[in-house]
Formats: sequence, C-alpha cells, structure tokens
Amino acid sequence: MLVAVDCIVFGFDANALRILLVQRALEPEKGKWSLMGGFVQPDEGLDAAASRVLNQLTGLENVYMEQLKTFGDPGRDPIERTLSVSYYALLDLNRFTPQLSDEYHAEWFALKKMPALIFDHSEMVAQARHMLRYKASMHPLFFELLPPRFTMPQLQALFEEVYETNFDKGNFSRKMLSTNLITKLDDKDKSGSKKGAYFYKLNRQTYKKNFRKVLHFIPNPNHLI
Amino acid sequence: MLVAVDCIVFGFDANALRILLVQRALEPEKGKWSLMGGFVQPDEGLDAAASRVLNQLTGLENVYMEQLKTFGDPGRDPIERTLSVSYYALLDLNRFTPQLSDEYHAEWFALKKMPALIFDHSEMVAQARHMLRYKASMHPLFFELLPPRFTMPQLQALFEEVYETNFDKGNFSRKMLSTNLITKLDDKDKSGSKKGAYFYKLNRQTYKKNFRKVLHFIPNPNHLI
DNA sequence: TCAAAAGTGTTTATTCTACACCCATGG
DNA sequence: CCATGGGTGTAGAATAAACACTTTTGA
Repeated sequence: MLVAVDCIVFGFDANALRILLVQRALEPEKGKWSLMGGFVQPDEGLDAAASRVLNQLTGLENVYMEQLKTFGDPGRDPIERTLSVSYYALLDLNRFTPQLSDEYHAEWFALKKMPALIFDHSEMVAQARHMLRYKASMHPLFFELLPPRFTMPQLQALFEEVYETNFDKGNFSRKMLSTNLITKLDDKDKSGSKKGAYFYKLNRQTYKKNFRKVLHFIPNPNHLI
Repeated sequence: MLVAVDCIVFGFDANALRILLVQRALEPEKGKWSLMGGFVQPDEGLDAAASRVLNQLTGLENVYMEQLKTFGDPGRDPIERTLSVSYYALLDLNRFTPQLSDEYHAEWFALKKMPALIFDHSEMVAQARHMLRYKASMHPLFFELLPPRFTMPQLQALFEEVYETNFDKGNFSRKMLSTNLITKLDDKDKSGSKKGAYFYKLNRQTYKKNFRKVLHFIPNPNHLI
C-alpha cells in the first residue's frame, strides 16, 4: 500500500485565515489545486516526512505541525490504493510569503474563497479547521499564526475569524491578559488606527506552564461541535 | 508498506477504568500482551478494518470508536515496516465480559495494573488515555462506558477515575443535571448502599444538541495537558 | 439506633457580560 | 475639533466552591 503525507498549512494576515495550496505537478489531476503532499520514504518516520514536505515547499524548519488524521478509503485515489496521513501546520504568514511565490508554485487562499481540491483534500481541510477550533479552545496555539509582536485587536480578529463570532473587546482583552500568556510592550502599532494599539509579545515561560489556560475562552462553545 | 489497525478498548466497572488486551498469537512477540489488531484488507476502509477487528474479538457491532493517531516509526515493528492506524473504543464492560473470556483469549486489565505491551502499544494506550480526557472535557462520551441505566455516584466515580481527581458530590450532581444530558428515573439501585441511589438515563435528544455542554466540568483543567 | 452513603441547601467568592465611558490623534 | 478605533470601569447576573445539613435504611 502506498503511504503519503498531506499538509494543511494555515496562515493569518489580519483580514482572513488563509491556507496554502499548490498546483499539482503530476497526473492524475495535473494542474488542479491540492494540498502539499508527498510519499513517505522507506526509512522515514511520518512526522519527518511531513516536515520534509513542508520544508520543500516553504524552505522553513521548526514550523508548528501536528498529525491530524489518516485517510484511507479504498477509492480515495483513483489510480492506486494510497493512504494519506494528514498534518496541519500553523505559521506566521508574513515571514514566508515572498520566498513562496518565487521558488514554488504555491499560493495562499482565504479559507472562504478556497477552490475545489483534488481527491478528498477538501475533507481534510474541513477536518483541520475543526481541529484548529478544537485544540485552540484548550491550547494557545494562535501565537503560531501571529508575528512575534502583535496587537490586541489583531489577536481578537484572529479569534473572531477562527470561531466565526464576535467578542467584546474589553472582555476579550481582560480575559486574555488574565492568562498571563502575553506581555504588553512599550510601543504601539500606528498602522491600523490614529490612536495606535500597543504591541504584545508571547510570554514563553507561562506559555509552557499555562498551556491549558485558554479554556473558557469561547463564549458559546457550540461553535466547536 | 504494511498497514494495520490497533484498537484501544476502554471499559469501566465501578471500580476502575479497564482496557482490553489479548495474548498475541503469532511471532514476533508471541504470547505477550498486546492491543487487538489486524491488517487492513485490500478493499477495506480504515474505519471498517477497525470495526471488523473489534467485532472479531468481542462479537459486537455499533461500538463507539474513533481514530486516534497513526504510528509509523521505521523501527516500530522489528520485522517489517508496518504502519499502525490506532483507534480507541469505549464500551459498557458489563455487557461483554462473559462471551469474551470464552471465545477469545482476551482479558480486561485495570489501567493502573496494565502489563508491558509489545512494540509501541504502551505509547498508544497513553495517547488514548490522554485523548479520552481531552475529548471527554468537551463531549459527553462517558455514557458509552456506562450501562443504559446508571447512578450519579457511578457517573461521578467514572469522572474521578478518568481525571484522577475528586469532585464534591453536590456540585457534581447539580452541574451534571444542568446540562440536561440525563434524566432521573423512578427506581433506585440498592446494591451500593442502604439508602439506594436513583437511576438516570441518557437523554438522547439533548445529547445530540448539547454535545459540548460538558465543558467547564473539570475543576483543574491542568489534568488535560 | 447508629453508621454509611445519598441527596439537598445555603453562603460566599469569583467570574462573565454588557455596556457606558474615556483616550489619543490624523485628518 | 471631531470621527475613529483603542482602551478602561463598573454594576448586575450567573456560576463555582465549600461545606453543613437532612434523608434513608440495613445491620
């Protein structure tokens, strides 16, 4: 049985959650949009395969990545029975955009405007989205999607995108601060408004310790169903 | 590459969380305790393979089952490169105990007294346990582990086992009732105490709707890390 | 009648929520 | 000087936690 890995790569750019897609280079379905994938090598672990595949696309290492689910319906690949172990990755979109479009034929798509994908890749994306909500309600993974310095409105916008809801800014900010996960910095980002919004950074110590503090963050947990 | 499924089967018997293990019938590691597993057939989906394997062991169908994770380290099986797609299952232990020991060489072990397992099966169990806590903090899966009629002290004991903590019975009962997931019945279970404890049953309608109501149930969420 | 387990009540502290208000500044 | 987005304050509701109390009944 053939075994492949496929990566669902999420990014965020202040307006929308985005996903990284590539145009498939080989038959079948050549030219269509697809997740980034590749076959697992004979002496390669699954995590290693996923990292390698992502590295080949973005040139990056140490990207947050986690196994999502394995897809193995007999008919999912029309040519040959292929198992796909899917992984999702979160990264700060800003850092990589330029080198991406130059070296590889990859593109960021807003999740809401995603094209049709080959095989069962759309299903993979749907599950990854679900998992993102799920995990993020328990673990502060959002910082993987933001630049090292970010503002409260930015962070709130990300939450609102992911949970497709709106938060009261006052309550959001207080709750977030109460986790001790982030630290306020001295300077402001003036690009978004006249007053300017303070920058914050992730507090890596408490990040490790309070890895579960984000719980109780989502007002109506039915979003997660 | 060979592809197998392995099932982590949980049960609960009022005293302890238990796990179902079998004595391996073939080399390598013949005679040692292992998870229930088998190879995926050429035209068989992964979920179907897991159900079949569990059915062969317990004779049961419609058991709650979910894919956990795929294990694929190159060296995990010493003989040949084998991928294992692991599944965890939850079932009401009481219903199946007798037929199990007769037809198959399987045994329930208390999680705390589990023997050493072959390959990476212990790691699978650890991850399944973690997942059980994780998911159960969001979804009311516990009813899969209980008989159709159960008492509040039973339910509380199950929670205390899974989260390795203790709850105040008053608060526990109120919180549980407030989810509307369960309905009080008229008769009592007198086996556990002189006074007797009322039976409850799962409310299947609200179970579907309020599938996320269990959240906020665990007092110290650090258990889930 | 008493011990043991089930179940109820109540007080207090804490956290949520909604919403009004103040602040800073570029145009 | 005012519109706009950022940030703070606060009253009232809702929830959680702790623990004392009542009920039931077999031994």
